[in-house]
Amino acid sequence: MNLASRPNAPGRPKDPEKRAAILEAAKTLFPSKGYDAVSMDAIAQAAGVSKLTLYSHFTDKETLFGAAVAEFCEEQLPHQAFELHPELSLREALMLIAKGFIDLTMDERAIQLFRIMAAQGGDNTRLAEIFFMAGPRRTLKDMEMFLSQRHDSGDLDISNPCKAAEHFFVMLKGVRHMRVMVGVASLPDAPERLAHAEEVVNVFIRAYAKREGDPVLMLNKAR
Amino acid sequence: MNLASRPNAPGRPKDPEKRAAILEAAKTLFPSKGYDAVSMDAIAQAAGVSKLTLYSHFTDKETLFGAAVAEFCEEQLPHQAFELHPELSLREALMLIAKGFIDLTMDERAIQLFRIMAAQGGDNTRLAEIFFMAGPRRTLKDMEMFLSQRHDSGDLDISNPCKAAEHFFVMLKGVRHMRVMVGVASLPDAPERLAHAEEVVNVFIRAYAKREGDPVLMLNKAR
DNA sequence: CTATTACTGAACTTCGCGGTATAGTATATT
DNA sequence: AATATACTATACCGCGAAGTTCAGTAATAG
Repeated sequence: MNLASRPNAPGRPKDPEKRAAILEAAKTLFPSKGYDAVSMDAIAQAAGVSKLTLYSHFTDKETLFGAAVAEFCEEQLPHQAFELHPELSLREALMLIAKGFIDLTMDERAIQLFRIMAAQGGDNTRLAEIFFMAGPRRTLKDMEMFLSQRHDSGDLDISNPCKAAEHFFVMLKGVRHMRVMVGVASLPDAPERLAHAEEVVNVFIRAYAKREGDPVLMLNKAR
Repeated sequence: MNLASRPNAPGRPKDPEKRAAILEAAKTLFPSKGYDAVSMDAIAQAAGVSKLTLYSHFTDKETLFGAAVAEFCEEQLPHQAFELHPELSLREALMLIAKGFIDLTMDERAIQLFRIMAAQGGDNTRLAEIFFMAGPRRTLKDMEMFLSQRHDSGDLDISNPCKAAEHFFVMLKGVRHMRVMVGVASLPDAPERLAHAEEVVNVFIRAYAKREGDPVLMLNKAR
């Protein structure tokens, strides 16, 4: 079907730039307006391409949507990749991660993508896998590693780092995330994000800080 | 507009059974297939009613959807209505609430409703309000009350019961809820629910239980 | 040069849905 | 009985979107 992979074909070859432009348009439009709300005509126009060209590169709307979502997920992740920050105090490191995570999730396009994935629901499992693996899964794993490290170094007392990581992120998203997704709240501004990050980090430390002797005091003074 | 409320009207009165049948059909169809996927014709047919009758009871699709969602939420809630259980220990009471909440949220229809609300996204704010007020909002408020009570009784040390309630419920939903919603996981079975409830209750108690004899550890007021 | 394929642009087909109109029948109040 | 309204059944309108067709032009292989 797709002949772009055939190097020595007769006739004019498909223009890769057209394909890229289409994907770019789809990657912009779908996450910003949803699946149904974006017509193929709109994508073609946004890409500066005729509708027929669009259909020559992608057999139908679903195919294009899948390709766009996959690319979108891939390019979101590298921003995260948070390191372990062993030089920072526990609280400082947690705050850094917390703020990064909030900025990652409380983002218009991320939320829209989420909406779309949720809307697709049970069907389209393949797409959901791509999304989950490229998105939440990786962040969770990184956090788990961080927590294990801090447990070994004696800052934390965590028997199940996987669960702890989940609790942390889930609290960071909080009820606000759901409210935004449903449409009864707007994205939090910078001060709100900071306040929420501090709140969650406090709770997390209270729940997981090592507690023998008098360690909690040490947590507040760095190193 | 709606004349059903007028007792002494001339002419034939609206049949309440028709209205009920329509709502019942809508309550079944919308949560199972989504908003766009359900046509007015389909609802009329499922309700055993002509399309015009449908439009005589509900001015348009949005109105009908709103009424269906509102009823759906109403009939979900009464199951909850968790009391304060002052006779139970803190852990027992929390476990009771936790299990109830998990059963409430990890439900096929509830998840579907959530998907629909998320799919509608920014538009249809009025509907989202209805949903949020009838659903999450109420549970949150009840929990807040419970926590305040336990704070006053000395079991807990909570400076901000609203935030604490959010943390509790959000952890109970956990990552699993998102995975189910997106379609990469199935609903948890009974043992999984129990284990998760215990895990969260433990974390919550570690974070918020009153710590006697060590004022430094009462970080709630610190700041 | 020639065959083959990629593109454009616009018109076109098809289809389903939200909502309305029409015409006739049933059931209530006064 | 007269009147007003609720129902059914069916046809219809308008609209927007997924795809397709067509005539013509551009680019690449042999």
